[in-house]
Amino acid sequence: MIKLEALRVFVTVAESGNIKDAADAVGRTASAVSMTLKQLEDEIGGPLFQTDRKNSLTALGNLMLDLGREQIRSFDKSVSIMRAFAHSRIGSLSIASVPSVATNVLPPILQRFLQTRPQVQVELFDIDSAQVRRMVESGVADIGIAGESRTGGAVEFTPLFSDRFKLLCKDDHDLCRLERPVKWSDLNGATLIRNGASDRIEAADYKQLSALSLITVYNVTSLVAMVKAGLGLTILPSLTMHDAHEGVAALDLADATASRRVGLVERRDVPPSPVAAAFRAFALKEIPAIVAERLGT
Amino acid sequence: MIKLEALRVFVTVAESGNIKDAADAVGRTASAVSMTLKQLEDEIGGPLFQTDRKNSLTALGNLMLDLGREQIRSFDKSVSIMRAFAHSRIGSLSIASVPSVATNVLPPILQRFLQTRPQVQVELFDIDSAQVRRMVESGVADIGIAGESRTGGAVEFTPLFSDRFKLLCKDDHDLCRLERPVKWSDLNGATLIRNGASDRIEAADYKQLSALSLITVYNVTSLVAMVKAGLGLTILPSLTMHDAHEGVAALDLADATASRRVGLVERRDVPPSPVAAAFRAFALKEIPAIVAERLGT
DNA sequence: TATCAATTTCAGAAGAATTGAAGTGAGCGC
DNA sequence: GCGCTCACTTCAATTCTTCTGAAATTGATA
Repeated sequence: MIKLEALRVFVTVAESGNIKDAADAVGRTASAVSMTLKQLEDEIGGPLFQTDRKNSLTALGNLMLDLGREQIRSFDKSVSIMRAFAHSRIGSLSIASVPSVATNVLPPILQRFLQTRPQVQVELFDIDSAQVRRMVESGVADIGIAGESRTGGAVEFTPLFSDRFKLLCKDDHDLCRLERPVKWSDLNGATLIRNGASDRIEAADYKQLSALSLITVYNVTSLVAMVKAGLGLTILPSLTMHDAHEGVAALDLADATASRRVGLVERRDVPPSPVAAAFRAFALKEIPAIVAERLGT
Repeated sequence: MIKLEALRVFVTVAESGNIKDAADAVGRTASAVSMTLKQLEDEIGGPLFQTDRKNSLTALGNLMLDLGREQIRSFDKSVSIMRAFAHSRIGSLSIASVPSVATNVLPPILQRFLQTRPQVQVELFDIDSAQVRRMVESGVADIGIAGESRTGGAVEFTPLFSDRFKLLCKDDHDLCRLERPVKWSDLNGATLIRNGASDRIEAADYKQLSALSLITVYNVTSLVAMVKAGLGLTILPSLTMHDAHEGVAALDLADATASRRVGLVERRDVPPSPVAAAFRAFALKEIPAIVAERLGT
């Protein structure tokens, strides 16, 4: 069986024109190189050099030099691609994230993640928690970032951080003058605008209030606009409102249980690609810190 | 260093879905295959299979299967090209030959030579001895077939056959009634047409006759036409006149030294390509027999 | 023709791959 | 839930391959 290593030795000899230099170049003795060449000639079935001074090739030698060079080049390139992929320097990464994280947390995270991986291709989908789970489950996204839910079936949840809900209201609202965390009871009689995130709050008092609400808005920008326009108040995770909005105030809630847990969503059965695994580790290490900083904790 | 052989084992395992079958396929034990795989994973830097049941690949495994298959395919193809070339099943062969051999001898020779080498590309140049030597010397032709000459410099001559000269005259010429080989003295007073081949005859008697000749024709067809038209007689090698011409007769010459030696012309310093070497051996073995048959010896 | 350097040859040494047996662990039927 | 089975892995011994260093050979050069 002809080995690629033998071709490598042959090409080196053909290029240096003598065995001694080639032997130095490949880190063997001249006798080892000589034997390799002899064996190669036997296996191919013809002489590669015109004389045993290795400075001129036969027609067969020329052909083998061309083909051999190409094989070596192509093999080495393949191996380097394999290694780069294994070490997550290349590959593609599809992330599905809830908007609050996509907007407030992922930009610096991705920026730093890609700094050492300039060749990695990233796709980011900005969708709600339920769809995040669906995209991960179907394999469209490699990894998801979403609120916790009863971990059903194929996807697994790993918590990243907790995010307390706050009350969002016009900054001239009566509640702004309370100077203490808002209790659910403070909201009796107020008009509440529901949204996708706040529906996750389990507190019975909140559920009662929420049941009376007539408006539900899923898009955060629209929601804030509604509040600003004086249509009512709403409850949102802190991170969602991280960027201060003109004319609206974010008030702390007294109920410490009113918080969502945000974490990574991954398929349980399918192992992540190297890039996804690297991103997972990076996210677990870096996201909590970024969130803490953003929320001013 | 990653070896192509390791990729070969990996691809086999990935394709059979388990180690035992793959081990049978590559002719190793399962433990050898397992160790090869482990080593490959270490060198690449990541796992290739999802579990230690080898029936599902990781993303890295899939990449390596694709790249590995391609590398193996390409390497094997290169090796087979090298072998085919070494065994002269492929390659190109450029032959320069004097017309008499090109016309009368080479067709059946080449036909049989190529029968077992259908992929070999052949070029045939039909030119005079001096040009044959020049083409071989310059490397344009791999091998030449020409009359002998003082073997000068870079080319070497290997005799193939001898070819006696004959006298060519109109079939109603007086000489046709001699009923014995023609002597040089029989030609006194006759009009002789010189040609490229007959100029090689060394006999002093002939040289005298030839010196008196006023016409020289190099092309055989024209030469025969001249003879047929009654312009004179000429001296040509038997093989050149092998095909009988209407209205002209080819008479034996008494002078046994009036013959040319035809042989192979090759470069002395440059080794022949495998196809050229194969043709050389074939020609040395087959051409004398064909010539003997053609000349009815 | 003698000399010198490059190459080849050879036997032993070093290193790598392979084997067979024992061990591990996941999946499956009882 | 227990133990069986099958597939894979691990380990130490063995075998096979490749390498080395010394000596012999070869070819070029003076």
